[in-house]
Order: sequence, then C-alpha cells, then structure tokens
Amino acid sequence: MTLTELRYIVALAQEKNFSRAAERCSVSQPTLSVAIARLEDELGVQLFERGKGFVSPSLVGARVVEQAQLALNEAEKVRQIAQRGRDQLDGTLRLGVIHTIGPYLLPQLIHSLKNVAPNMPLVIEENMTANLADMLRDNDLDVAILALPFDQPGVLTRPLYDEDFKVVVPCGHPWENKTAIAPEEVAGDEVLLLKAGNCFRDQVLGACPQVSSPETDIRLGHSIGTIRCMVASGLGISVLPEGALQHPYSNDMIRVIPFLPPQPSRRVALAWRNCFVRPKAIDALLAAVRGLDSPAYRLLV
Amino acid sequence: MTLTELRYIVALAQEKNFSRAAERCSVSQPTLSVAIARLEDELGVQLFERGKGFVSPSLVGARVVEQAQLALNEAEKVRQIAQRGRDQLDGTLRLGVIHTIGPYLLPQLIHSLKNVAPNMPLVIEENMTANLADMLRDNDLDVAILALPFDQPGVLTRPLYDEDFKVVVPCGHPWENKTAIAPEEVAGDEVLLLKAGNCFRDQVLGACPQVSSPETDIRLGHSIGTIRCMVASGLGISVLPEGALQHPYSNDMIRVIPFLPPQPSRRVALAWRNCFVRPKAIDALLAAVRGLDSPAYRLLV
DNA sequence: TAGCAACGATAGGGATACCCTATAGGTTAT
DNA sequence: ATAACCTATAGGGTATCCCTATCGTTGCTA
Repeated sequence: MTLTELRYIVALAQEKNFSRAAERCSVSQPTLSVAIARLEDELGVQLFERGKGFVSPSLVGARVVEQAQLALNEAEKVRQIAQRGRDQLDGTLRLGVIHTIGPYLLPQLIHSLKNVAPNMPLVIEENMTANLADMLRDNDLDVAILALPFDQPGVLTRPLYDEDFKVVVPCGHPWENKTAIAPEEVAGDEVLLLKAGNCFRDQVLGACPQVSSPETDIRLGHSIGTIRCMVASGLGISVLPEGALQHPYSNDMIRVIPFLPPQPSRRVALAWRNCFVRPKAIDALLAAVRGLDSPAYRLLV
Repeated sequence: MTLTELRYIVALAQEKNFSRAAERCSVSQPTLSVAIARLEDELGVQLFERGKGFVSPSLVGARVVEQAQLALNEAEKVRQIAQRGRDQLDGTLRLGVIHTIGPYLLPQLIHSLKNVAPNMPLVIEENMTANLADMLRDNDLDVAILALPFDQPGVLTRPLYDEDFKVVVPCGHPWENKTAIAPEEVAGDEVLLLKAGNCFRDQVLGACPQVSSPETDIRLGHSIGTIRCMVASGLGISVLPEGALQHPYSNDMIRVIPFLPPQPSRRVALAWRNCFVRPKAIDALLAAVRGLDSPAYRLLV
C-alpha cells in the first residue's frame, strides 16, 4: 500500500471514471487501472464495482476511500510542517549563557536579534561553563555564549568580543580617585570573589595573582549583582567585567577604575555543535552581536 | 514522500540509531540511511542531527516525526478497514423484492439467512419488477427477488423455487366444495386482480385467459392482502400464489382450491448484476432459500 | 446493421527506484 | 594500538512503476 495508490482510489471514487481519474492524477489510464487492481489484490477486497455504465465503490471500498482521504490529509500535513520548518530562522533556539554574561548582554542582544530574526524566540539557560558544555554535548542546548578558552570535542567556537576587567571600589575608598590600577595592587582578602565554578572567578585570580582565595565563603558572592552590592556597602573591593558595570548597573555608591594597560580582559565567544543543523541561526546571532552598540564590548565579528 | 520513508523516520526517532532502526524496519542500514537523506532532501529540511554519540531529531524533525506517526496510523486504519471488509458476508446487503413475494417469503428467509450469514443485515426495497430492474442497474440495489421471466442486460438470475397459483373463493361460494378447478373456469369480471404494473397480475391473466381485465378499478386491489380481504367479504374470487395463503394469511372466511394439473405457477428467482463484488452474499441467499421449510415453495436450489 | 466512440483491461518494454553487499571514514572503548 | 561501533558512500541487481499500443465490450448512430 502506497500513498500513490491511496491517491488513485480517492480520485477514482470522485471521478467514477478510470480515464478522468488517471488524468487528474497525471498518469495514464492503464497505470491507474493496474495500480488499483494491485491494491485490491493486496488488501484482498474488491474496492470498486466496474459496471457497464458506471464505476462505483463497493460497500468496503467506500469506507476504505474515506479513510484513505484521511491518511492523505495527514501525510500532506507532514509536508506542510516541513515546509514551514525550512526557514532556519523560524522556531525556538535554545541558548546557554554563563551567569556573568547573561543578565548584561542578553537584553541588548535580544533586542538586536529581533531585527535579524524576528521569528526565532530564545529559550535561555543560564548556568556555569561546565554545565553548559554538558548540555551542548547532550543536545539539550543549540548554542552557548561563554568565555574562552573553551575546548570541547565536536563543538565549534567563534569569538564575539573582548571585554575588559575593571576594579570596583566603594565610595570613600582610598583608591576612589585613582585613574588606573596595576593588577598586582589588587591583593589580599579584601577582594570579593565569585563562588567556585564560575569561570570569571578563575579569570580574576589569573589576572591578579596577588588575590588570595579565601577558605571561608564570607567574601564570596553568588552573582556579580551580589558582589556589586557588597562593594557598595563597603565590605571590600572587587574586579568585574565592564559589561556588568554599564548603565543601569553602575551607581554613585561605587567607583569603577580601569587597570593599567595592558588591561586584563576576557574573550567572549559563541559555541555550538559542529553538526548543528541550523547554521543560519548561528549567522543570525553573529549578526545580532554585530548590531550591538555598547562601548563595553570590543567587537570581533 | 512515501509511507516507507515515514516509517523510517519514526523508527529512527525512536531508536536514535540507524542500525537498530534499520533492523526494526527489516532493511539494511544503508537503505535506511539513504532513504532518510533522500526524504530530507525532498522536504528541504534536515530532520535529524547526526552527532558523535547520538542521533536526534531536529526542531523541525521532531514535529515532522510526530505528524508522520499520525499519518501512518491513518494509513494502517485503511488496511484494517479492508481487513474487516474481506468477509463478504459482513455488512449490509440491499435486497429488492416484489410486492407479491416480500411479505410472505421474507420473514422465513430472513430467519433462515441468520443461520447462514448472521452479520449481513438486509436493507429491503419492496417495489414492482420494473423499478427493481432500474435500481439494480443503477447500483441502488445489490440483489433482487422477483418472478421469471426477467431478462436484463448485465444481470444474472438464478431460479429459487416454483410456486403454484390457487383459486380463492369466499365461504359459501358455489365452488366452495370443489376439489379442483380448470383455469378456463376462472372467468368474467367476478375475478379480483392486482393493479396494473404488478407482474403477478399479468401472470394470472396469462394463466386464465378467460379473465377479463376490467376498465374500472373497482375490482383491482393494491396488494394481495387487500384482495384476500375483498374475497373474504364476498366481493368476488381471485387467483393468488400459494405462498400468500400460508398460515397465518389463510382463515375460515375463504376457501383455497387448487387448479387442475398442470397447475399454473410462477418461477421465483434471484437477480444480481454480473459484476456484483460479493458473490458469497449470493451464495448465502441461495443457502438461506435452501433452508426454507414450507410446502408452498418447490425449491430449485 | 455496420461503423464508431467510449471505456476498462491487458501486453510488452524501458526507465527508475529501491535495496542489497562491501567498504570507507570516523569515534569510542579496551 | 586494536577492536568495536556507527554512519555514509559506491556499485550492482532486481523489482516496481509507468508508458504506449492494443484488445474486448458496450452503447450509440448513420
């Protein structure tokens, strides 16, 4: 039983004439005649009564034809669904992003993405790099935004932008009026850090070797927002990425001071499985990044 | 797009492995691999993402597979409907019958038919021979029971039984105690006849040439039942088929008297289009007639 | 009544599609 | 390093599919 055969019997039931039914199906009359005879043989039932002046579905034939029409309708829906799905920029994209980027980049990025791919809503997973890597591997995510280095077999990356690190001190701090700070000056346990697992914490420790990693978690924040508040309240100082210090996240209770050149920074990249089937969605994200307009991000795309 | 291809993608979505999916579909792995690639090409969408350790439906693929399953279900119903319809003794049979046979034969016949074909209900059309012939030709009936001769192109007949004619006189009539009557004795306008169009009326006129066909319809009955009552009330005599005089249609207000041999009779037959697709239903009717147990019918089957 | 037109079935041939085995190319596990 | 596993590709054989040509029947018409 094939879809073609089903189309044939539906056409014959409607036309009640082999030649016209064949024409409607764009085949010759013998083709349709033989195909229907074959289907009748396969099903073991005579579907049509060939009379002198008429062709008419038998009792069974009428029911079979009716059901055949339903089957054809469902098959046609398959084609329609595929047709609608041909646009790679149509349909949800599952995007992972690390905690230290998501809240600061995504509002702008989504706004920019709307221009490039208006019909591609994002499902956003905010997590740490290691978890995003797993989800990417397990096909729980389509794409992720995270900080380099990131090397994962079967996953491609593409740098998006560089983002400088800044020193953040509370209002009234001795460094309040410094214009630049050397990485080595940032030292001791006065420095507030993110909890372990966040890649940004390790990047700060790498950039400022004098910072001690305290055993207690008193000076460890769950998020950049927490740390910013702790700094503002006078608990200590910190090092944060510039993106997290843009309006409206900066305020007059803290002072943001640049490092001395070469300023420490991180490289933020897009990552996706090399076999991901919607490359145009990647392109759209790159274009959206290209459309960003923020001095905090030194674009690489 | 073929049903086979739809089966392939459903299997692959379930097994998430080309080899196992191929095995489930009873084809080789390359066959399934190529078929799916071909379908993806036809639909213009990549349905599956082939990763290192996994095979997973894409966003579109998942929807397509889901719809494919629905289409396959509908197609399978086609097969089931045909399967159920394979029994030619299952399903309604449209039976035509003439007025002078229906009320007398059918109660017994249906009872007998229940034993032969318990799942073949009858739709009964009671009409005159000419109309039954038309309905048979136009595929409005499957089969008819009527009196011979009946010759119609494309229609086959098979004799069922012979049925004698009897003279019916009212109680107290001069012939009341005769044991047999010659056809020529039945004469004049005392004889009650069916209205024109009924074949039995013509058969009586043929058997009893002395009977005059009155111009007025005073002595014409709409049905055999009407005539029987008119005889009982003393309006005249009549000639009726033996089947219409069985219990409970006979009573003590009328006398039923046979003709002198050779008794006039009619031959009742089954008729159906030669292309009718349920020959077993014909056989079942013949068997049901064979199962009749009434002295009024001299069976021929 | 002969001829013609309409219709469906059949015959025969050719193109295509389908499915197979063998194998390549890649990754994972031992 | 090797084996095992997985998917894609190549090449070839066969079955299916569809075509044209034609037959047989029926019904209509000249």
